[in-house]
Amino acid sequence: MSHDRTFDVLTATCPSRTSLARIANKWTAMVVIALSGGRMRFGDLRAKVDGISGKVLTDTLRDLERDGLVARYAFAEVPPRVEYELTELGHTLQAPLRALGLWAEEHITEVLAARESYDSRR
Amino acid sequence: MSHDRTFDVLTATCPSRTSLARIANKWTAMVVIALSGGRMRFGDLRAKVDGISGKVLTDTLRDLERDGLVARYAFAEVPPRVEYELTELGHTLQAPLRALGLWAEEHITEVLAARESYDSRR
DNA sequence: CGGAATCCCATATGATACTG
DNA sequence: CAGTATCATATGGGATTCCG
Repeated sequence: MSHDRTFDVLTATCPSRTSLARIANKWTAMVVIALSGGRMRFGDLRAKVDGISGKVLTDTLRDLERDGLVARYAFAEVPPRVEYELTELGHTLQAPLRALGLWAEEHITEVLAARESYDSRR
Repeated sequence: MSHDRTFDVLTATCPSRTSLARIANKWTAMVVIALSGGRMRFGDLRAKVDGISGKVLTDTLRDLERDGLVARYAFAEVPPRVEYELTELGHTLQAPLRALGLWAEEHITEVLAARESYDSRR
């Protein structure tokens, strides 16, 4: 078979759900999408993911690093330089998350229309 | 072109980001995955998405309904019966979100190993 | 520059009780 | 049954300050 049915995200105690909780997250999605362009410095990443705070970017990158999705390269320079890039595992997540971002961009018009309709209806 | 570049989720003020924030969410993902099986009653949905509280399921379904992703069918019966199903728009989201859930299930072993490695390293 | 450490507020989520 | 209302708490996230 193509997939180990031992794991099921719909089961509360399944460890895979802890991973889903990480990746099914707006900041995670945006950071991974931004990193799709290749290795990037912290500051550039922060600029690319418009509006993200330093704290949230740091936390998000730490979590992604812990899960093996992002690699961190720190250089002993002054001023310090730190770069991040997707690992091999992280690259396998790139397509699904980019698809999600693309979906948001491609269907936002319909979504906005639906919201307006829903809100005016009550 | 295949995609309207007017929208960009990496831009803070882009409306598409509000949509991404909705769909890049663990509960949203699980509910949509559960609804991939077809129209379902509230109670069955709650049982299928193991561990979700009634309040959170209600809130999630409302938001999905507002964004035009889920249709709600209420029957004037006693006891009441309410069914939910993905709309046409919701179906276009099914594949991306299922891919995300599948990713979590397929790579959880690697993720768990990465976490253990990361945690033991410090 | 890339954080780490704080403080603090907003929101998400959960438990419980109640109702059409 | 499928909510709604309320309350309590956890978590997310932003602003600021300090440091190597």
